[in-house]
Amino acid sequence: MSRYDPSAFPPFAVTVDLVVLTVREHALCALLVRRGEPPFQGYWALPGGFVRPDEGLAEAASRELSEETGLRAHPTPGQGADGAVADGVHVVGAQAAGAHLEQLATYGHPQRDPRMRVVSVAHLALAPDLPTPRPGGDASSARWAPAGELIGQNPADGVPLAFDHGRILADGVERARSKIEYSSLATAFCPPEFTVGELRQVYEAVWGVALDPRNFHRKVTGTPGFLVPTGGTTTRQGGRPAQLFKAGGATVLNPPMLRPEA
Amino acid sequence: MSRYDPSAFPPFAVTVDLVVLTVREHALCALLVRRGEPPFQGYWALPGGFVRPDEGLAEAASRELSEETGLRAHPTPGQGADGAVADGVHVVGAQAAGAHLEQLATYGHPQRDPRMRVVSVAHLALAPDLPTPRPGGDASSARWAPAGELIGQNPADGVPLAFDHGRILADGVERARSKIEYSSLATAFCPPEFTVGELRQVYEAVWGVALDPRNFHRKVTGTPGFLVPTGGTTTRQGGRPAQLFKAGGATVLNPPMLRPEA
DNA sequence: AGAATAGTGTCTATGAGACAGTATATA
DNA sequence: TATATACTGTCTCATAGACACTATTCT
Repeated sequence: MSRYDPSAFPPFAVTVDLVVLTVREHALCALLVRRGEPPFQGYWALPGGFVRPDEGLAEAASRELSEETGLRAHPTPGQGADGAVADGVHVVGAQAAGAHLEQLATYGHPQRDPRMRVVSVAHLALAPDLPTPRPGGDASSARWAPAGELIGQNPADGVPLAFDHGRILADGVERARSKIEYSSLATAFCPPEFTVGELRQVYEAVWGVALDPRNFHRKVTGTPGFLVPTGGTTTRQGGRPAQLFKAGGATVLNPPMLRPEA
Repeated sequence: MSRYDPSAFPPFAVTVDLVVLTVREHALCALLVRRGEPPFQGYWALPGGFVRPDEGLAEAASRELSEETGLRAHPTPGQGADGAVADGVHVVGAQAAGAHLEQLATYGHPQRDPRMRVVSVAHLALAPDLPTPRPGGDASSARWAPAGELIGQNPADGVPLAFDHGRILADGVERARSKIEYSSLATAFCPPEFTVGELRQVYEAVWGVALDPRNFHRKVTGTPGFLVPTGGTTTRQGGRPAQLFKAGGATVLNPPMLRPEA
């Protein structure tokens, strides 16, 4: 059988879906949009859309992220799976806050969309706390939803997400939880300058655990390349003034920040 | 803009490509097939093919693996991204040897195939040493190639692979190298029963390093759930008879097997 | 003063790695 | 006997986690 028979290949629609995560009020939250048309009309879904004929996958994800959150994207001219195994793309917004974008996984069950064969290349975006969703200016059609309520064990917590987006979201959250252990990605949830306490609150929100502030401080400042002091201090957390840091050059943490056992 | 407009979605071809890895003669090897037609005629490429209209992605990958290696696949009726974040599929062959199959990443650069827009969902398969490639019975059109020669730093090592398959292979090898650190996947390279020394040779081949046999033995037998003794012994390695083990139930290793530093 | 957060020091348990030494097979 | 591999014991160093203690702000 010929590997590519241009006259008879089965046609697919290809989309990108986005798991956009942020930390708001000590909770890990995901961006959801409300569907205005069938199927799953009125259900909450992940933002996403078609890949255009002349754009790459990461480019499409970056464009969708920009359309949904206002983050100006820094598109990648690279190959196909940008950030799938190597690291991801860095996205810059108006607030000069960094966001991280990487490919998550691809979902292609034949019946995942009731109308046609759709293969969705899901991407994971980690962003600092954004002002408020502004998807097309319609405030009621987008929201930040606490991730814990959406991927909880009991499905009685509320209406499930459209399509297989609940599964995609759960995969994205697990990827984020696991990846901040051995990479410096937790800083993608922080503003450009942040304190050790603020970074600790990110870890606590993403993992849903309480960490010892003193051991966390010693560990995070002792990992080479993770944090670089900016020289400034702040008292926005109350108490004694805290040093301000920015993300260092290291992408992989050595030693890693290990998640506490179950 | 409507999220799905059935009348006007850009059509894509969707394929699966396979990074099939095994350990042969103390080296990590990848399965390659020779292309018989343009483009890249005569070049070596990863095995793969179209996703059929009514099969899922993991199902297609499993079918291709079976067609190329003779491993009887155990298809997964699950969702889309089987094994992308959660763990992968187990494939059973005639030798009753286990193989592992998981989604790797998706490659969709607009010009990655010169003829049309093709999105390829790459999968990673880890298999024990197989008799010999039998792709369609044509022995000269398939081979096991040492991975080190294909992803070496100097591209003068030989002719590159077709399409972006060199990049896909490099991503797959790096995934395998990283994943055997914190999972029990290294046993997928072994026959059903194996010795600690054989498992150590797998780690050494995949990582390309030498490990201390004594520390390795203590560590691997001390990690709960990794290995289960079968009671038998063997002298096929020479020297004192070694205990035979099979893979235990654990999928995640605690503590992990850490790769030596650079 | 009291409370809150920042940051340091110290102790203990655990694991990684180096390596001596014993056990049991084959040539 | 020589040699190869299997396996155990022990030592040292690094890191994780518990927690006492000091520092500096605000109310």
